[in-house]
Amino acid sequence: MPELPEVEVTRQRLAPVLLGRRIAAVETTGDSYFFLTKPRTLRRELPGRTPLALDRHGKYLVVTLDNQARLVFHLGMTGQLFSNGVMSPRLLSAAARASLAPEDQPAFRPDAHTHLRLRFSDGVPDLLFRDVRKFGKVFLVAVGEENPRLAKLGVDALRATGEGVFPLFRRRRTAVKNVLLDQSVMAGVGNIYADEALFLAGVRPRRPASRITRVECERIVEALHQVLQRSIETGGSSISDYLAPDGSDGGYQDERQVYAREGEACRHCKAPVRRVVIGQRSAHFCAHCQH
DNA sequence: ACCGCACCCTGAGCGC
DNA sequence: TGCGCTCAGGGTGCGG
Repeated sequence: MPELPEVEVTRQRLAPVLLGRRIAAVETTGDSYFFLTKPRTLRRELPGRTPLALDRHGKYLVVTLDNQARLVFHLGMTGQLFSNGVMSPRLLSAAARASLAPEDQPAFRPDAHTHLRLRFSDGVPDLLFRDVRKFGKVFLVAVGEENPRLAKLGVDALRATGEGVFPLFRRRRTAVKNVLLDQSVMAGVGNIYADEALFLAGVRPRRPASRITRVECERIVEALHQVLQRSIETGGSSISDYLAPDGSDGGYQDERQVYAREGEACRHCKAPVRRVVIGQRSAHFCAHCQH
């Protein structure tokens, strides 16, 4: 599932194949609720435009075009944004891909889940957006327009400070895990990194946010920075559907301390990692190392 | 203002 | 082999 690190890795690897290239043609699948801007509008508005900047806020990717309009993507649970220079997501296993030299990897062929394709006036590669479960979002924001989804995002998790979020913790009685997942408090944290950061900070996920001390809050934010940065460095987590734009797997899943390790030994104390449900989502923690 | 829950979707994994 | 069930969860929107 793409969280901040996976979106950031996507941003970094996509920038060279997107920026400064004039869009020549746009292909889409049919109208669907995840197209917050109708696909026919995208097909009408995008050709002729040149992407000038690719920014990330939380889990959103924002493409600023030469007319200052913005094309925005959210990857949801299974969204993939990639170029088709090489073979890509799901069409070959990771092992099968690894055994092929890059020049032998066939070009990606858009399938029924490939909802958007941008062709550029200078030729290949194209930019493709694929999303099996359609929890992603694609929309266009006109010049000078405010988008409510972007407007209500809190500070990007990498820029958050303990001092900044502590007051927000104080007034929330729900589990601290739920507050970490609240994108209006901090943007970019998802289930994996929330669990990992709470483990590193030694705080149990069910603790009411209002009872987290200032020192603990600072430890949690510090831990978040650490796990998010480390994950970006290793190319993100490839736990379920995420693959980088070039089809490669990330490496962070090998460094997980608790996420999806129920029953396995805690790497610090050997006690079994526990799994509970908080806010209808699984939470993983070590009862011995976290208090 | 805050909180918990139903819902959108599809594929994987499981038991029978 | 195949069917039907459950689970995964980011984000929105609703009712309490």
